[in-house]
Amino acid sequence: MATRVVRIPYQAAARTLLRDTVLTAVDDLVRSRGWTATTMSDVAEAAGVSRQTLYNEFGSRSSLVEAYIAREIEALVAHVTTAVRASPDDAHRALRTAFTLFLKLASDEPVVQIIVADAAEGELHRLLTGLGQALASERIAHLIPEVWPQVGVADARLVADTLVRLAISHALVPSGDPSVVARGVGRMLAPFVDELLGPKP
Amino acid sequence: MATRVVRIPYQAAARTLLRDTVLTAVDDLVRSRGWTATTMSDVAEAAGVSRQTLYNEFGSRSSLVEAYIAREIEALVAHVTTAVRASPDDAHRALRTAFTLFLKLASDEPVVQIIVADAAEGELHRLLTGLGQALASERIAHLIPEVWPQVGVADARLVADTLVRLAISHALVPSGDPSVVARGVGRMLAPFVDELLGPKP
DNA sequence: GCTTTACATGCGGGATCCTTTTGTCAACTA
DNA sequence: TAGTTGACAAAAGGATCCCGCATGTAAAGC
Repeated sequence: MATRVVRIPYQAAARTLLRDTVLTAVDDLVRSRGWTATTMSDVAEAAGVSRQTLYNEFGSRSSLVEAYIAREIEALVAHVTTAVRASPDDAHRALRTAFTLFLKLASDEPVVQIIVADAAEGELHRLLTGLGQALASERIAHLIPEVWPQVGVADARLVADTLVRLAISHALVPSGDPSVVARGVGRMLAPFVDELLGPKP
Repeated sequence: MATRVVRIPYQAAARTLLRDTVLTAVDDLVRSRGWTATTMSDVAEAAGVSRQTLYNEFGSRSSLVEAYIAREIEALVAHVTTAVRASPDDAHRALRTAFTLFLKLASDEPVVQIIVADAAEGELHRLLTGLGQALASERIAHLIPEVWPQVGVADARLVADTLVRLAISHALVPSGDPSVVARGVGRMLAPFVDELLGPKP
């Protein structure tokens, strides 16, 4: 058979498929009943796999939720990334739309919603302001010099960290319309962004 | 006697003294054993008043802790205020030192420390990111146009809100040396601040 | 105006018990 | 080999009860 050549990529694909199916199942369950009320058996059944497979793949319940949050953040940042790449010529616009999108998506995220609604879910809270913040910040810090190469790594880190902190802050403690907030943040950072982009033309 | 003239200001002064003594006692107790482990009897004893006086003055336990947090925030903002007023000519410096001071004081605040150490104190957490944030933001929004009258109210609100959100974010989830963080925030906002202050001279 | 005493109410901490869930292992199967 | 099944010890999570202490209020006293 041709198993020899196909084997390795197939395995990788199967593994990705498995993880994806499971994490989607987790998403469904978390959105409907929250994380604390979701058991490993629930996830296994919803994903159509055995409970043992979950443990083989993710190791533990807490590792599973970490993987879930990581995927959600990645997806969220992916949306932002495309929005930013869409207008590399207009940095102000990119900043504004990206931040708006971030706030909008974040407010729709079950992770955020659950934390806001039931502040008692301390575990998720820690993970969001810890793992989530670190992840998102790192991704955006990589994105910025990619779209605008003239921006230094340190400056990119600074901006990314600040944007993510502000986004999470507004997600947890809203203050009016997201687009208004984004416009404000955009206005504040616009002059600095200009300085970074245009090295005195 | 001269009681007629003195009476009213004395009463006000006595009331202020009472509140101040009690809130200082609360501070001691919160620093040593945390809020949940502090009873009204403890506060009364530490302040040298009767338990009933506490209820006459503050109404309830939760109102007492709100008053405490309000006073702490006020004190913190007062320090920042003097720092800002000290250098109205150099806005960049004012911004940097004020933010540094804010972070430093915040990290020393028992309120913040307790929340960071024991994330389970959900009540204080809500109060800090709710009442505390609103209070501090409002004070700073008033301070800015006072020192730099050319800054509009809306812009002052925007900057104040953002600074407070960043400060609380860094207090809860630190990222290295406060002075470095302040320098970064200062650099980011510097161009915007310049635009606000100097209407194209 | 503050203190003291007294008191009803209620919240929170322990102890106990039982249920469920977690995490692991070995045997089974396509 | 990768996944399923069934079984299992250990641990986590409620539910319940009890008790004590803290809260909040009201009276009387200085």
